[in-house]
Amino acid sequence: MSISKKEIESSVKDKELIEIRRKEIVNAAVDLFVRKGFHRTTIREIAQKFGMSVGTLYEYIRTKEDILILVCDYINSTVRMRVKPSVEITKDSAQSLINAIEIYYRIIDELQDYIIFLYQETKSLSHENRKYIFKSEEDMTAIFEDILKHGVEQKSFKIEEKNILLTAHNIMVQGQMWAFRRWALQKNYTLERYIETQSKSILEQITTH
Amino acid sequence: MSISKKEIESSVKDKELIEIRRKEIVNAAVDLFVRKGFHRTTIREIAQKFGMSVGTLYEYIRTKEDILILVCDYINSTVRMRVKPSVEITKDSAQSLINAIEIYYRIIDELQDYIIFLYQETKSLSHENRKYIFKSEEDMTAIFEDILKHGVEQKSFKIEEKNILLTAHNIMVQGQMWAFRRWALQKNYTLERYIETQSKSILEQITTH
Amino acid sequence: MSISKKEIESSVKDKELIEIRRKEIVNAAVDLFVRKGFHRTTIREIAQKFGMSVGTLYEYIRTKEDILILVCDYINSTVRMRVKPSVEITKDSAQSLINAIEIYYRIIDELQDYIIFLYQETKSLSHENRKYIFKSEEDMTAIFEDILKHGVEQKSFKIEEKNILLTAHNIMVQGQMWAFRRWALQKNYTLERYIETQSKSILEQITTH
Amino acid sequence: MSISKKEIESSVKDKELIEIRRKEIVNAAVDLFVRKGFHRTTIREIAQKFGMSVGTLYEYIRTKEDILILVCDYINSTVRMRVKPSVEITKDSAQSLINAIEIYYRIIDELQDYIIFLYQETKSLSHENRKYIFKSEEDMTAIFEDILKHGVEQKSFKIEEKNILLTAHNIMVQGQMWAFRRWALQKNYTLERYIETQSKSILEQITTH
DNA sequence: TATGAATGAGACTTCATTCAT
DNA sequence: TATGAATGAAGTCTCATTCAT
Repeated sequence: MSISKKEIESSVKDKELIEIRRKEIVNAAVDLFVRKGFHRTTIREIAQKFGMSVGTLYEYIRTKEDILILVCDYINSTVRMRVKPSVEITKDSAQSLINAIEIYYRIIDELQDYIIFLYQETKSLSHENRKYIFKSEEDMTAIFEDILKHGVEQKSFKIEEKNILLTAHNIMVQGQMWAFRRWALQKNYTLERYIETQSKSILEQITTH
Repeated sequence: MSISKKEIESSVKDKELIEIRRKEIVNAAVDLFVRKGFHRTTIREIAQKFGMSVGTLYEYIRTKEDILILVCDYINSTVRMRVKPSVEITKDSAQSLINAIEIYYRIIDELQDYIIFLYQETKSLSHENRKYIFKSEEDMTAIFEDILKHGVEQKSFKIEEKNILLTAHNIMVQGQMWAFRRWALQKNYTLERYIETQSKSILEQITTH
Repeated sequence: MSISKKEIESSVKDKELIEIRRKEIVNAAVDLFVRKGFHRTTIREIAQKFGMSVGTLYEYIRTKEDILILVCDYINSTVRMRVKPSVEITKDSAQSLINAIEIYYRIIDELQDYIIFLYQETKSLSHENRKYIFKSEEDMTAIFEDILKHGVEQKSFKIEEKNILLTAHNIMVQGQMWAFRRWALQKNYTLERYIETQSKSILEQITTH
Repeated sequence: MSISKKEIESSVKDKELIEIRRKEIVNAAVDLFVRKGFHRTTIREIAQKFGMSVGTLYEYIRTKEDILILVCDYINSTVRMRVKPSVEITKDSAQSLINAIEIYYRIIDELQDYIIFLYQETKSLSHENRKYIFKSEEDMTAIFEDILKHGVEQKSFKIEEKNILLTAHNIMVQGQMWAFRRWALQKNYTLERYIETQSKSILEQITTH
């Protein structure tokens, strides 16, 4: 996985080294950011954590925000990279969807701190970089859109063309809320039950009766 | 509406004046916070905006976080105070729910910047204050729970007892996502269509066929 | 006892009221000053403690330093007022001195926090006011000088004229150190033993053999 | 002389540089503190005086109190380092003591502003750090205790075992009062006369007749 | 490339004093 | 005379970024 498609300037020439160092930076930063938030994490802490000097850190990024981009990008990629290969579009559209939902929701459960982080710190990005993150989220949404479209074509699902996108968003947000509403949900439901219930109700809406 | 049920210390004795000044503070802060975020907004800017000195500001709060509490509380109260009186539980449960959803979603649309702000800055609160905000969100959720419960009692809705809470959360989050996913949703749907579609699909799941 | 011979301006006309209020101020301030130090005590705390408004407080003083003067003066007066009436110059000079030492040292023990305060906060006074406090200390010293002089005249003591003053200072400082070196002395000696030992050694030096 | 045995954190790694910079800090601070007092001296002034930025200053200390510790420690060390090598315990105990007193009192005269400073600002230290300073003063006291003990062993002095400590404290305080009572003493005595008189009277008390 | 000391603007907060009521 | 809200200068400390080595 290439961590950053987004161009971030670096004064170092060796592209490979940049890649290596940036991975180290992200590894160090992601924990700190998730634990303490972006603003409360200092550059010094990040440098210390991955065992390099502040000066060196600044050879590979330009500003603190660059690290945030790297980290957001990393989280997004991680989610996408773990969902995508597991998702299959089979003939049994309902089953495909149920599987995809389960995979996605389980990953959210696993990475819930990261998901919450994304919800909260995206705003610290500049307008341009925020758009970049949204694009990434749209890519993720497209996975569900594809399954839905396929199901509609197959007449397994009955969704108005125009509403497919909305349904895909609903599916994703109902997954993400497992993380950002955990204070209410996780004390009332187990993950398994949550997945089952949400899956069922989503299918209910879109299945032809 | 009383802005703050939460006790925040003040060195001013006149309770009424505190109420007045805090409203001014909130008014000044909410815009700045929403526009620039909590961390990037300075105390001086807030004081300047509401036309008083920094010293005066600090007569009515103890720390910057107090202002954040005031603002979060204000947003929550505003939403709740505007939804609650309009919501009726009538015999026609389905219609009650549709009405409540419309009211809630329209307010979210109106206050979308504030909703997003809540999603993003709650984390800047201390643990204790965060819990307080969650409590407030649970109060809001209870409004939908009540409608659902009533519908279930009336046999209009068919929801397992255990799932009523989850359904209420789904309804709320599907409203809130109109704000925090506006980058995707608002360019593809009008508010009216959004409300209609979401209402319909929610009802679909819970209505006995 | 008139608390303050030093002129401190007041916007209040009623001299008697000034006297009363200033006593209240001193009462409130002395504890706070002694406990927290002059700088760390705020005007607000003082006003609160004696149950009046900051505004009223400022009717009776001009600056915070004025309160410090009042307090220093009060402590000095208290010590002097309690020593003076008990001190007698009798024919038995040695006994007179021993008595005076005991009285003085016992008061120091009783007011040790105040004595330490004087040592530490005198420096916060302006030059002029500091001189005023020194004057007060000289008055106190004079009490011992008188006893010594009398003893010399009576041939009970043998001290060079020029050294009488120095001896008086020694006596006083050896008393005060009971307070400001308490961290060392009070864990090794009882007050009684301290008084006895110091008295004896002082007498030893000045008694004709 | 190593300035600080007490551990004070620093974000700088180079131990030697820390030592150098802290000496600079102490040099800059000591004058300001002595002249204006601890509270009235600002961090900015100190930084300015030793020609560095506030930020740099804070690389070498954690709080303003740290500077006070450094300064108190420095003064104490300076006195001790200058007294100790000059003090000898010879067979002639009386002469040893007279010499030690002279050395100590002369240093007090030289560093009188510093001595007064110690008397006044120790209170601004936290409890723990205050204890550290007291310890330092006890070390100094021990020098005189040793001389006295030796003299007692040699039968030159006649002091009850229990009173040796007290005598040592008396000697020290009678030296220090040359500084903190200078407003009275230094206009009536020369340093030479002061030393001579005090020495003589101390010896008088402890010499066997 | 790597280091880490240096920078200094700027943040939050306090508090002696004033002044309108 | 009494009140207490208002003021704003000033204080300590932080931290992203730079730059000489």
